[in-house]
This record gives sequence, structure tokens and C-alpha cells, in this order.
Amino acid sequence: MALKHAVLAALLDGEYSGYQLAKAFDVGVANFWHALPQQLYAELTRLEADGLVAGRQVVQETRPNKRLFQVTEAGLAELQRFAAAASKPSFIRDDLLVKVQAVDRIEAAPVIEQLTERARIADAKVEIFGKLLARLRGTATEEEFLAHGAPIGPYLTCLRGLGFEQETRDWCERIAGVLRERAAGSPELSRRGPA
Amino acid sequence: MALKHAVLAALLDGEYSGYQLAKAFDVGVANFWHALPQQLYAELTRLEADGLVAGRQVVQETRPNKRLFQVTEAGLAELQRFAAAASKPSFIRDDLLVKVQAVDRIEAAPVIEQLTERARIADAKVEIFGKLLARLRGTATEEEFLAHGAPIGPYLTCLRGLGFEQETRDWCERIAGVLRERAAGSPELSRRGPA
DNA sequence: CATGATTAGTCAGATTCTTGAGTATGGGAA
DNA sequence: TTCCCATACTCAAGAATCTGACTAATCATG
Repeated sequence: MALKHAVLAALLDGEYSGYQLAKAFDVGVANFWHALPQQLYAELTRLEADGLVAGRQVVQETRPNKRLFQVTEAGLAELQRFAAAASKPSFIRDDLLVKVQAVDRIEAAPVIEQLTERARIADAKVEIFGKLLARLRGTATEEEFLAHGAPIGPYLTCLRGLGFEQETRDWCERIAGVLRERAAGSPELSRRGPA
Repeated sequence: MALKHAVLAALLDGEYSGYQLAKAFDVGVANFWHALPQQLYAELTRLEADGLVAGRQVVQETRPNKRLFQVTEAGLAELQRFAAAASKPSFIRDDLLVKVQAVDRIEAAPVIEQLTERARIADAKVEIFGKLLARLRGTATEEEFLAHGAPIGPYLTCLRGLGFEQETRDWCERIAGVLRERAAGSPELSRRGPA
């Protein structure tokens, strides 16, 4: 049950509604976890029932009302416990890698296309993370911010996101290039592969 | 349902038993997917029922009998279909990142310890992937192998695994260093964080 | 002034993944 | 010779995640 702790960690940043969390956990800026809105609303309900977060109703004129949540003392204690316990190892689990693994025996063209597209997406995330990092550290240099800035947690996870997306982009571009070259060199590769 | 295709892709490499697959998908060398033995046995049963893989019983004297599986024509066609369809984006989902995200508000010491441990694990995987890559390309240089070697799929996914683990190792080491420095500079950080 | 996007959520159902236990045999170490 | 580890696999139950549909209001676009 780690989404629970991911939500708690995200809420340390300030008060958020389920909707706001959902956007952070969905689109690019989910730098340390990913979840769908339905999961988040359910999780927030559970967390509130357990007293780990406290929600308050905010009445809005022009928009539907919303509930803002913040972490309680009990929630912080729970996070503390979680952080002290051992972490599970993390694994890559990626459709695109499965396709690349099989590329000797299937048509390469759609795989190349998807690698190119994925590189584009990763590059867009690199930009987003770059800007987010700049915003987080304000006028300080990275060195200064890492030494003394606060909060540092979101900055550090964002650095990880940046590194991950850069790696993804570079690998996708390189592999797309390799597969294109090979297809050009021996077009029959794309159907049955070599002996 | 992508484990299905991950298993098909893994079986393109040759005939494997559930047990052998389980080891590949469990420990370090699962360079493109991860799954537990129970999942794999269940998946193989389903795949066989659907005619996407064919199993044959191998009677062994000194060990329990086993069933070796290979991909059928229908299985290859299914992989082909899968590869031509759009890929879902891949996301980071990592306990350790959640802890780092929260590091301003919780004790840093156990997080630093886990970062160090994770760096060690990642470094071990870097070594494993390095050796595996060398074995896969044999006497060829990387450039030669990428241009003409076969099978190329497993090599490419292994390259991704290598890059991922290197990134993981470097980030963990860097962040552990940063957090250690900060804890040394202002020890009270470890309890409540700065204003 | 219709159409679609955005905000703010909820509900049900299916699939996938994880946890934990259990079966059975043979080989090697203490 | 007892105990643990490796091989090879099975079953059940639960937790987590994903898919898809739905409500309902306001705002911007054409």
C-alpha cells in the first residue's frame, strides 16, 4: 500500500484537493508516483477515515465546491514509519521495451515509430522538469540550493525525474537510429529477422 | 494485459520452463519486465489455452519434470499486433522516491541509509548487465553488433536496463551525499526541517 | 448559441499484482 | 544424517490498479 504514502508525501507540499492531486499524479509532473483520479479520491477518503489527513470543504461561487486536504500529525507519524522501513526494489515495466525485445521477429517499422514518439514525449518532460527545477530553486544556483534550500525533497525527486526522462529520450533516439540503419541495410529484417 | 506480451517476447529467445522464466523475470536480468513465479505459471497456462505458446513435457531423472514452452505462429502474430498498437506511457513508481519527497519533514537518516543500499544494488545490476552485454555481443564491438548482430532485441533492452541502473546508482549516491551534508550542516533538519 | 474543455467529483467492475502457504524430490554442507 | 537449498510447480485470497461510465456547473471558442 504505497499510494497511501505517496499521497501523504505529496500533501506535505501544502493543501490540495483530490482534483489537484489527480493532475499532479497523472500528467508529466508526477515525478515520484503515478495514479488515476479514481484511485486518489478513494485513497483520500480512506486516509481521512484513518485520521491521517484532514479535509475541509471550500465553497466556491463559480466552480464546484472542493475539499482541501492536509496531513495530520498521525499522518506524518505514519510517513515516518514508512520511511524507516525497507523499500521494495523498483522495476522497469514498459510496453515499449517488450516490443523492442521482440524486434528481431516482428516488423520494426511501428516500433521505430513508437520509439520516436516516446523520445518526443520524454524530451517534453525534460523541459518541464527543467523549468520546474529552476522555479523550485529560485535565484540560487543548484549547488547552493542543494546545500541549503528548502524544501529539498521535491527538488530531489524532480532531479530523478529529469535524469530518467533524459535517459529515456537518449535511449529511444539511439535505438530508433540503430533500427532504422538496420532496416535500411537489410530490409527483409523487418519481417522474419536473420538466421 | 502486458505480462502476456512480455512472456511471449521472452520466449522468442528460446524454449523456457516456467521456473526458468520466473528467474529471469524476478532477479536482476529482468531487463524489460518484472513478475513473480505465480504470475508466470498462470500466464503460461492461459497462453497455452489460447494457443499462443506450445508446451512440451520434459521428463528428468534427477529433477522434477518440467514443461518447456515456445511461441506458436499465433503467438507471434499476437505479438505483432501488440507491437503495432500504441504503447502506454511508462511511469516511475518507487517507494524510495516517496521517502525522498518527504525528507524535509521526516528523519533523514534511514532515507540516507536506503539510498546507499539502493546505490549498491543498482551498481551490482550495472555489473551484471555489463557482463550480459559483453556475452551477447561476443567478439564484436558494440558498434558492429548494433549494426549487424543478432538477436538485437535482448541487447537493446539490456542497454536500457544498464542505463536505468546507472542513473539510479548515480542519483542515489548524489542524493545520499547531499542529505548527509545537510544533516551535518544543521542536524535539527532531520526532525522538523527548516522554516 | 451550440460545442467542447475545465473543474470537481463518484460508482461499479474487471484485471493485475502481491502475499502466503503448500507439494515433492534430490544434492550438498555441517 | 539432518537440515537447508535448488528445482519445479500449484492454490487461494487479498490488495492495488485500471477501464469506463456518469453527474453537473462554468468558461472559452467558433
